[in-house]
Amino acid sequence: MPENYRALQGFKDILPEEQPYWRLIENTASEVASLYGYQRIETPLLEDTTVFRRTSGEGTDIVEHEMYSFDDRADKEGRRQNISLRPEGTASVVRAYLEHGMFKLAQPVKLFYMSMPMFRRERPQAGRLREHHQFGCEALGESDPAIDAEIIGMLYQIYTRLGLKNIRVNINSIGDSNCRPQYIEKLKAYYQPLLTDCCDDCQIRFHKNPLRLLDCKKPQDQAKIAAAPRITHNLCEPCQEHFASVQRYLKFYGVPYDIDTLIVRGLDYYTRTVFEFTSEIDNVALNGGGRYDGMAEIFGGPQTPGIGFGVGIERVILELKRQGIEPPAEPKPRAFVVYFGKTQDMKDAATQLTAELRQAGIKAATSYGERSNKAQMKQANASGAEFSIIIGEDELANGTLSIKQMQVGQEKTENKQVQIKRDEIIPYLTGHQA
RNA sequence: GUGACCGUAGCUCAAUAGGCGGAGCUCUGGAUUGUGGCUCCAGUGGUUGUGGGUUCGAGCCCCAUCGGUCACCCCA
Repeated sequence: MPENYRALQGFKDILPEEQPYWRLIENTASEVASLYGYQRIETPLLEDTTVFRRTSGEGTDIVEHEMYSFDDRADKEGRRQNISLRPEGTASVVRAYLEHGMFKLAQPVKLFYMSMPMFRRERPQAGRLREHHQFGCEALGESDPAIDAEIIGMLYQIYTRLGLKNIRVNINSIGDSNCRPQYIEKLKAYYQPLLTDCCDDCQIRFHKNPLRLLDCKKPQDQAKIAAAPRITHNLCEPCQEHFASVQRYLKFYGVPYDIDTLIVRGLDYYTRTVFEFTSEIDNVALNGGGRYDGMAEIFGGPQTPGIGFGVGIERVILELKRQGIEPPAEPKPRAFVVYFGKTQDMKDAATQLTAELRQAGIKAATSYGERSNKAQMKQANASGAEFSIIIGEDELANGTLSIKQMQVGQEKTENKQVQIKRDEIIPYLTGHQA
């Protein structure tokens, strides 16, 4: 294969053998989302770059060097719009909410999106691709902490239904525009005298994104982090109450959670509640989410609280595989039609029968071309079909079909083969259905 | 963006010390011209990622490049 005709680095084909995992996740998540009253929405892959830049934040890695952005072709006046492949889903959904005036509907408006591709130009590694897919939910127009708990509870229920064990739920509150700036000042004041002793990255973080100081994994900085002032101890009164209420409501959903005051999310738009679900095996986040009460105003819309999350589907699949969870397989055909003869009549009879079965809603397969009888039986076997239906000279002559049961051990052929009238085939097959 | 390891058939992998590129699986055909699975036989399938270099001779050594995997960073 010439190397220029390969999928791009970090982009993956999703092959048939992977599809059962996707189906399982898509079905499970959609059902649970519907259970909680979320309605599906789909937004375009491309947006004006500012949709993402303004919301995620200028200083974040995602907008700074991970977005696929480019100038569109010039319009009549010669202007070029800079557009981007979406790196995350929330901003687009909020944009759609405002664009379609959904703030005039009964609030909250609960939306979910399924398997929407996301693009970030990072170096690929385990569980990280340049194109990945997310399932996500957004609840807009409601600031009640009960909905924070609801959304976390829903997520937990999805993982439970998928059969995943040992999922760790970490929550935190990062305050709002009222109390967070004060906390950041406090954090900087704490770090100022320690700075010379910090790792190189932390030196940069101190100026660029002080909250990230808490995220450092270098051993030399762990003691500093442990003694650093905590955001949860520096929340303003309303934020404190909100966080306490989230925790109270969370109990009703039976979610075993931990408060992790070190959670700092990678997007600037979060306020108050933030959360991450991770597997216990390693530290990879399966999803991330939180509240974003200021986003609608960034777009020039009415003040609209919101909360949501995005689940990395590829990461959940990795976790399903690690935990040995097998998704339901694609159903096998009920019948495989073979023709023991090379005449056109024979081929016609086989084709007609196959078409009839399918139109009757019976999953049927058949052979193509000129294959030996044995080869066709081999195909029938490999297809996993429950029955093979044999059309040969005799059957054609006396209007019958030979039906052979395939998946019944190594008995002799005579014991598992019967001949029936041609027009009894559909009742025969449906009668055998479980 | 930084670093480490790895590229041989569709897949999983061999190939002594640098000396004629192989096996298993898959696929196709056959072992009684109307019957699968188990077994046996045969066949298809390769520019050894690509381009240079060293050598009488390179899958193997050297350089470059592309790709993959993993880690860091960051994130889902």
